[in-house]
Amino acid sequence: MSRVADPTSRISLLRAAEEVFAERGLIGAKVEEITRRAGMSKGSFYLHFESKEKAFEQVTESFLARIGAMMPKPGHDMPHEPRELLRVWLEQDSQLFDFLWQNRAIVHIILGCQGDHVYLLQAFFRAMQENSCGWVRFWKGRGLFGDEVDEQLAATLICGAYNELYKKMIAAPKKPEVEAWLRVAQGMVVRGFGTTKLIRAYDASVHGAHGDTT
Amino acid sequence: MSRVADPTSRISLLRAAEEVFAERGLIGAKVEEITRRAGMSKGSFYLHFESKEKAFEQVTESFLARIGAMMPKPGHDMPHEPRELLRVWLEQDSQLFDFLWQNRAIVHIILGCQGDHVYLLQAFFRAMQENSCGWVRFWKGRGLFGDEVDEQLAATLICGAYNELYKKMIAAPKKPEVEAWLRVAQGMVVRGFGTTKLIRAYDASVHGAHGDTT
DNA sequence: CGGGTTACTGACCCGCGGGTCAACAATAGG
DNA sequence: CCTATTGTTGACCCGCGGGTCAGTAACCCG
Repeated sequence: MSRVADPTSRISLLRAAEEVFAERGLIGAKVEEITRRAGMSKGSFYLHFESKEKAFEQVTESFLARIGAMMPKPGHDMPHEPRELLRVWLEQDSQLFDFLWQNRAIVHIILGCQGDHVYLLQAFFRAMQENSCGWVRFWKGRGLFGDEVDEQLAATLICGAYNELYKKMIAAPKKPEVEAWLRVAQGMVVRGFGTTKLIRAYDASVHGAHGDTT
Repeated sequence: MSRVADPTSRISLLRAAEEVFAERGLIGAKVEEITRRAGMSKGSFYLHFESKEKAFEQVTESFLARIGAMMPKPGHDMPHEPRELLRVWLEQDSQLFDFLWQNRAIVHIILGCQGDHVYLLQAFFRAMQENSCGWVRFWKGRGLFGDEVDEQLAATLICGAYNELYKKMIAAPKKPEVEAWLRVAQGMVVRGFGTTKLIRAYDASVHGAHGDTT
């Protein structure tokens, strides 16, 4: 028999790598710094990863795979009442922003990707855009967004607005109160693209009595 | 007397540098590639610039200085009629997007800044945000945006939406027809934050007869 | 033409950092 | 304890690319 590998080595390295990549980006991150933070030797890095780039890709791509699942999609079980829909929308936004906050280091990394790794940034934005497109289509299907609304363009504008919000969120030292932000953003989108029916539902949700649900 | 310096050397180098920085970013750009494209020797680069970084800063910072001046600001001579204001707004947006298109290489460079040069990206976005804030304040002052509208937050959302538009524009091989985009964006903002008076003016401008001005 | 001055060149220098691997360390079994 | 096996280490290797500068080139004037 022989020496047993430390089962936590890889995890320590991944954690340290994520931290250093977030602080410095791929180029600025040094393998020596990563291994120093993990409390290991420089050479051991290559027992776990083929190269620095490969480690970078593992950190970022696994996150991108996860965010695909995290992205709320319109389903068959969506409520029919506009006001209830708005509540669900806000709830899902809130959860997504929580997720982005919890993974703010990786999000920060991805937002800085360029060169050979610009595909990661593009994949991230594409996921956002496509999801937003799906939602615009859904709203139109429910007759709650105007027929004349161009899906792609509306999704672009909506994504842009939300992008700016989560960028501001993750740049903050402590998680800000994003609920209010998300409500204002929802208001802009509803008024900007929604039908009278949806706008009325929104207004009622803003001025109406609070929910009695558990 | 002595040998006369080539007066176009510096300009050739700056042009080549801008090109290579846009394609590769700062790190990916090699001095040897820049000088090769300028048709000069590698060493001559340092006759004009202290370092690669300094050349990078010259390219980007002079653009940022210019965009400050290019950014349309609410002035004393603004029209009073909401519909005329909307027209001026669109015109200014169009001019700004033209400017961004003409300088798309540098914009692309700046959007990719990180690390030591992240201040450039931040300065760019800050200029956009502050300008947007100024406009939100102006609209509120004219009674055309709701009193309850939070300037900072509205400016953030508006900037985000417009950011996404110019990013899409500069990523295109040929300049797209952004006029339609800008009109939709304006519509979203007006409906999202404007008063009934402004919304009516917007609707009239969309459905009304076309201008007869020269 | 020769001399003096400045512009330009590209071979070279050298620090940086990703990656390697021989030597050492840790572990289990006999 | 010794041996075999696998894990880990960090000194070292080496390519890359920013920057240097001695040598060469260009130019003007006497």
